[in-house]
Amino acid sequence: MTKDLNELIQILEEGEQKKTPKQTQILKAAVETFAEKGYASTSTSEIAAKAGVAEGTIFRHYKTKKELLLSIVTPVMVKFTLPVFASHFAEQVFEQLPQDFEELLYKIIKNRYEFVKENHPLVRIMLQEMAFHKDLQEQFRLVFLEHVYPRFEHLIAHYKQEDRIIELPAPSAIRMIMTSLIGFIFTRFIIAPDLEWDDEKEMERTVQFIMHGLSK
Amino acid sequence: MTKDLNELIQILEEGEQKKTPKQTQILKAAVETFAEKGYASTSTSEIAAKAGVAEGTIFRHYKTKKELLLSIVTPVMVKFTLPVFASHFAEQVFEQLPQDFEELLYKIIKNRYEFVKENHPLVRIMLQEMAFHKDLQEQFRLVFLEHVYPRFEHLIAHYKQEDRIIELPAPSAIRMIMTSLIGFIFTRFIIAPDLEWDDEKEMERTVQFIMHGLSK
DNA sequence: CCTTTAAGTGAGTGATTACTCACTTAAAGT
DNA sequence: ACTTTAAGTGAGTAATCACTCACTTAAAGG
Repeated sequence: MTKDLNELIQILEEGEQKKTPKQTQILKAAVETFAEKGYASTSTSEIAAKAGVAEGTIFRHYKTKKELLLSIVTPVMVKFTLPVFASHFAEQVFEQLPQDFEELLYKIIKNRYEFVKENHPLVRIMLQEMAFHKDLQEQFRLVFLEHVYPRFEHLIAHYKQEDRIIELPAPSAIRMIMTSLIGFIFTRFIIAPDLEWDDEKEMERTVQFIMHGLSK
Repeated sequence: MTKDLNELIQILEEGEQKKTPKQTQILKAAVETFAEKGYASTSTSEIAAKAGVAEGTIFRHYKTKKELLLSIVTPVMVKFTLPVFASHFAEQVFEQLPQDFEELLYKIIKNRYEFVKENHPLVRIMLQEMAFHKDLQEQFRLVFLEHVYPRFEHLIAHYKQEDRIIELPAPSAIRMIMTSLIGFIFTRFIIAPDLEWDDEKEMERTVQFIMHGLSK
């Protein structure tokens, strides 16, 4: 049941398929409402009303309410998890192994920051609903273990060999890096979005923190 | 509307008040179900059935379903947020300012680790429901800003003055420390509880990571 | 021993839920 | 021009929801 890149790309393409105007309105209304009140507390009648559409129309396009949720979350999960594999950035950054670990970290954090900035209701829904839907957790696990973790591991091994990184088990190092990156993005957009942020500086500081934390 | 220590202690005492056996069963069933399926997808009839109690009994003790949730979450939030202020640990650790920053970090992470280990369904409910209930967010904000953040800030200032910490705005330093601590606990108990963890070692590594990340 | 009070019950309530279906409208295919 | 197919509708449905209330049981107080 592992998903290869082609399948993931297909998921993304399906999401881009042409929709009727009403379908687009439904999706927009669903995203807004799911993000604000959560999937379980959102009724299909409420979505229909907000979208300016009859309730039956929702079920013309999505067999169930859950299918509507999946059609929203699945593509986001793929786009969020594969930072940018399947794009030119991927090969550039992960295959070619830039000498500068710092530069790499900065590219990653910047890239994920931009993504969340432009999609934060979607990311919010993903995080909220992962807590309740085991199928979403499993979906995430598969994509992560298949496409993200191994590349990270490869990366760590490389820099470790070059003595640029402290002696540390790879899973621990990866956890600390990801924790710091996601911790910034999460604090920035979910916990305290109303604070005054100097985003550039804060990303630099976060990268510095990881660098000092891991290097000899 | 800020809450002082006495009020918080009162909240904790209310939670310890004597309950009838059936009330205890209700709470246990509610915690189990809320943790697993979330507040919104849990019906009062389900809680009653699992508790072996008539549905009316729930409403004898709690005016509304929401009140039942709050009676669970509020004490957890206080216990989780004030690491251990109001206990001897608090003054010992935060007032007396141990020379060893590393030792302090270790005490904090260990302490919070133990707490979550023994209460992780409760912590899970708290995190899940904070996303949907603004009143819970506000409750958290107040306790955190009043009782946790200032002490942390004081601490950072102290170690900065002693030149044991890199030049960095306090909010950023605090964010990085908390992100790393919570990141470990979150990964350990929520994201990947089934992995094989060497908890002691992993806590040491996390403290080391923060130390290196922040010191000169 | 009598009265008061609290704990517990379960049938009942109106509102809301996700989803269906017979139907209309209109675009697309041939 | 005729047929097929897809998009959209909204009244309808059985199930479930949080919550109420008249009632029973039993412990506690004087």
